[in-house]
Amino acid sequence: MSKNNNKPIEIPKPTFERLKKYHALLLQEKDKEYISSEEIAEKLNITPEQVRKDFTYLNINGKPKIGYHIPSLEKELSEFFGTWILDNIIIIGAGNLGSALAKYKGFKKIGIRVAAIFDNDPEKIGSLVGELSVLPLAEIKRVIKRFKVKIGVICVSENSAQEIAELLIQNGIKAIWNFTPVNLQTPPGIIVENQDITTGILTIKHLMEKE
Amino acid sequence: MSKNNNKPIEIPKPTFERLKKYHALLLQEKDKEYISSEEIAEKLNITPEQVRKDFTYLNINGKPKIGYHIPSLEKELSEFFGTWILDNIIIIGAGNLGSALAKYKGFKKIGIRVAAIFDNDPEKIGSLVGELSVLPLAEIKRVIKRFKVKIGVICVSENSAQEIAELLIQNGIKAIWNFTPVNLQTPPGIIVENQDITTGILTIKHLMEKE
DNA sequence: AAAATAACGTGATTATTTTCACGAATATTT
DNA sequence: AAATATTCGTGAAAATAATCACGTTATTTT
Repeated sequence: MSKNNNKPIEIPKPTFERLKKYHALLLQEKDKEYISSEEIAEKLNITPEQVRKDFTYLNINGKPKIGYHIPSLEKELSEFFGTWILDNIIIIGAGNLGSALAKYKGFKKIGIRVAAIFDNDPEKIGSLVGELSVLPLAEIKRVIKRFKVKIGVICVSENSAQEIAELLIQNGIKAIWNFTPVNLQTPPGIIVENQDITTGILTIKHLMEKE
Repeated sequence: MSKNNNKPIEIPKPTFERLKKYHALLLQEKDKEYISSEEIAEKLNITPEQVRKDFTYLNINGKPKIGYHIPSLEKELSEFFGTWILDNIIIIGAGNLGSALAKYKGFKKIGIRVAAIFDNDPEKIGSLVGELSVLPLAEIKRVIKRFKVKIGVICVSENSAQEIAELLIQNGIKAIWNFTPVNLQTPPGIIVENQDITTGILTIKHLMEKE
């Protein structure tokens, strides 16, 4: 009999970060039915104990001698991250980065649908990005209401990022996924997730230094 | 007199992650000359003590009553991350994402130069991405040698990611910046930094769930 | 059907990281 | 020039997280 029907304890931050990695890994492991903590650990360069302990924070049970049932694991993680809820997002900025995101196939698996992509460059408005037609910024208000959009993605140039953030918040956006290096100023209650692209390569540069 | 002329202690991982944030923040704070730990802390939602303690791991000294000299701070962080060394990188995959990276202006500041961008789609080969002409994969070997490239960026589709990784490693690449969700298998000694795009939005989704 | 095996689950221990508290230092004010 | 205010620097204490060690359980083998 499984015991943890209550989840009283707050999940440690490092655990949270790893849960995201387990989730990503499972989306790649579709061929097998079961996976052991040791196998997961090896692929992610951590210890099996850590994997098992992390899973205790969710309602995840493995089978001794066998490992964890992949579909169940995936379901539990998916539930934790809310990926079974469909969220419409909008992308502001139809440059290469915005376009890349608009076309990204992986969103579907995690319950994300790109409702629209916006730009204020007349040359881009009306052009196709995947299956979406680029809309003018003036349409933002309508689209947010129509599709109940809560998440906005900022892919504009650095100097208009703050302005766009304010526009989104005015129109009811609750979370911003910020692809610019700008430190956005937002009122309390608004979630901002910075996707600073330079971060990844700084790690590489530092690791290379050491040798 | 400053005391820490030796850096014997390993930098804690959480500190390392924050150092990247300080570095990114400073690239935005060009107008002032000094900044206090409190100001940094507020912008990054951490405590001033933590900022000060983090700085003790580098040769960083602030002035009481004034704060930290921004150019010195930046120099020290830059040295730590090796951003004053120019590294040539190559990008494999000239889709929207590869193109976005190839055009990204922020690399210059952190000592990164995009030496070339590759694709094997005949339609793309020869076309311009910013100031670069897209090269065929067959040119990879030559370019890596010519520009002493150590870092390769993978922006191809999921199903060819592993193959491209192997090709790069065969030709002497030491670090891979992987923009696909694939868990790349690489020999020891090769640095792999995964830039999983879904990670950011999973955090957002989970935070939104809670309300 | 009993024994052996392989993997899970977890309390206890150890290690790491953050926070606290306060002394030291340097501008600024009186 | 002394007093005051502010901010840094840092050991010590507290909080958090990772590892260890071993009991438990389900499968496989004999």
